[in-house]
Amino acid sequence: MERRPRVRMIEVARAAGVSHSTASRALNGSGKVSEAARQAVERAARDLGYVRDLRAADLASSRAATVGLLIRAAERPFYGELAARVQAHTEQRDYDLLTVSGGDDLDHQIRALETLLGHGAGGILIASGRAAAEAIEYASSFVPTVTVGVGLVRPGIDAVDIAVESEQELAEAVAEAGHKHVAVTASSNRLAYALHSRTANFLTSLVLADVRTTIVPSRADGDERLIKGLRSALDAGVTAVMAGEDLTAVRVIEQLVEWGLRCPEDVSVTGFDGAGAYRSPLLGLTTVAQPVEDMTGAAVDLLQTRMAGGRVDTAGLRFPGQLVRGRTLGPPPDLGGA
Amino acid sequence: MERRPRVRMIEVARAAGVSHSTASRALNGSGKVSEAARQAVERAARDLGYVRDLRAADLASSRAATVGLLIRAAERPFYGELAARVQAHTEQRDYDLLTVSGGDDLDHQIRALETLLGHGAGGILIASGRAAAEAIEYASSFVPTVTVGVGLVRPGIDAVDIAVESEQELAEAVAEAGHKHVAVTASSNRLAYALHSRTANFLTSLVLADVRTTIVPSRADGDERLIKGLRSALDAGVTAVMAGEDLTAVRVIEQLVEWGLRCPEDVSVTGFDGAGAYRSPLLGLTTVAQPVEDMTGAAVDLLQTRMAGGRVDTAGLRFPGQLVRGRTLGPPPDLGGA
DNA sequence: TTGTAGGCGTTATCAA
DNA sequence: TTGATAACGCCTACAA
Repeated sequence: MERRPRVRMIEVARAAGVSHSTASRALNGSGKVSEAARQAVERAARDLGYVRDLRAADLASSRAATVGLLIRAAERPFYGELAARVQAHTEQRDYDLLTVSGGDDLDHQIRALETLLGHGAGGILIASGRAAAEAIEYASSFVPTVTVGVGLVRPGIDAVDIAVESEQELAEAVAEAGHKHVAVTASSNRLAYALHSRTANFLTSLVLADVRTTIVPSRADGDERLIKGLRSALDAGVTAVMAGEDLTAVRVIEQLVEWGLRCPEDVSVTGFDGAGAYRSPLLGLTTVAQPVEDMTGAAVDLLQTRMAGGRVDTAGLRFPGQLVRGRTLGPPPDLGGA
Repeated sequence: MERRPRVRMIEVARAAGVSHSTASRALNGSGKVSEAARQAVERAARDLGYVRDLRAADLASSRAATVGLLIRAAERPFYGELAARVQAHTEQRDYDLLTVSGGDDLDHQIRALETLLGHGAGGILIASGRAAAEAIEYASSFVPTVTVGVGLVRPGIDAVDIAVESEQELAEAVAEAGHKHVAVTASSNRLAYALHSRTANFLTSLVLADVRTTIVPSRADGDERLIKGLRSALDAGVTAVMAGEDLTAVRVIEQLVEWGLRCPEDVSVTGFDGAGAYRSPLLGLTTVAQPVEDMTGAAVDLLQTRMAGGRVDTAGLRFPGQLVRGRTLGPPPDLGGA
């Protein structure tokens, strides 16, 4: 494959018979350029297959036309959907988007942020249920930063999340189904703020509804503790499990099947996020679909305002999600005979 | 939030009492620097919170440390998984990764590629079942380009795909289940090469197995034609539907349910891709899991070699996928009584 | 409206 | 080993 040489603006200018400053002005539509010059430049650019070097352009103009997005794990439907929506919103506002998916630990996150910053991100979006507070503050110390679905509200840092009411609604639905003893999964990762606050909200709502609760540890990898905890929860009489994420819910159900238990006849299970296949009626998972579109739209809006130096007074925006009533939540098995 | 001013290398140099050239050498480990100077610079950099401006660095060194990834739709599990794996592989090789998810049409794709190129991508990975040949050639005319799962083999352009055998295997499984008349979905989008070749492979295998075939149109959006086609296929006596993607398979099953038909008792359905939730035993979809890890690893390897100017002799690499035997493929209903 | 000149933050060359 | 000095490709006063 023969590659065409990267043509520079000066070559376009020469071909058009103007100076490179005129070419620059013609190409980015700024300043006054005669119609003749503009057309000549545009034609030359097209003919030569010119592609502007955005690094040099940003550098020279010390402008910030790029937004950086840090997501937790691109392979997870929730984050994938989020990235796709953010992409759409930034594109619509003529920002370039650089996406990196950072790890679960602070080191990886800092390095990912450095990549973003190094490539000239003028604003950063952090969408990771496991973003470290230090990472968020690090980013924020350089450029405007908005968190999405992180569940961690820090003073001075914009945050967009799902409304607490949506988490409560799910817990109430479980209570209303008649369950009297419910297990809630809790991540042991100290960075999982989103999960922690979710767990806390579930627990609060359940307790208020006079439901007994049990905690089951969940971990991103290594199911051992989850399975063990699940087993003892069931032995303790739990009739429903509220998982913090759809992924965990599905793992729980699979484990139940393995034990010969049916869902929801024997045990009810709920998830959270409701992205992609997880909200398919075919799977029938009872979950809450996060308002990804609303959240990302607001986040990009907010970021744009901040990047433009505007002031906004928002301690934290919250949007309601949508309860998806699947088939995995039902009444508890009738134990009257016992 | 007060932002710290972006400190430049020259400031680090001053703080360390050396020239910026020395600071540069110390910071990127190139050239000879005295131990004393190196430590002073490193300390100054840390103290000042220095973050190197990669735009300027790349510009000055005219080096290509960045790989661009164009994926079709970040929200789709298959592409999400792909992006995540590519990220891991590039990171491991010390490349930065810029990801953009391009649209379904040529215009969007070209613009996305320009963004990548503009930010200094020295090599491009195209992972989109709908990448236009023009887009691929466009990218390839500038920098080394490797396609992943595009299903379009062009001379001179490296391609990594799933092995045809894996597609055949699925079709054979359908035939072996006893189906004598099978519908295959076919995208009407002229850019959907991957789907086209998949459809073709399905059809070929089915015909070789002496199975009658029918085509059902499928489209990314607007289910009308899919539903109508499905209806007439069923009326024509089809007992199994082979969809080109899991997403389509799920839609087909949902539609069957709506018509009061059971899967697989009345109609069998198979998918393709097997990413994330789609290969969960809970869903039970019969599909083929693409060898995403193998494909992305090979693609990044290949790209790295090309970027380094190396020569490789590969008309197209292919890796076998894994047949996932779910519950949506069964024997055809016994029509003996009719 | 146009061109000249200087600068954006790095790296690279070449004397010292 | 170090430090001037010149690129890298572009934008942008400023002057013409």
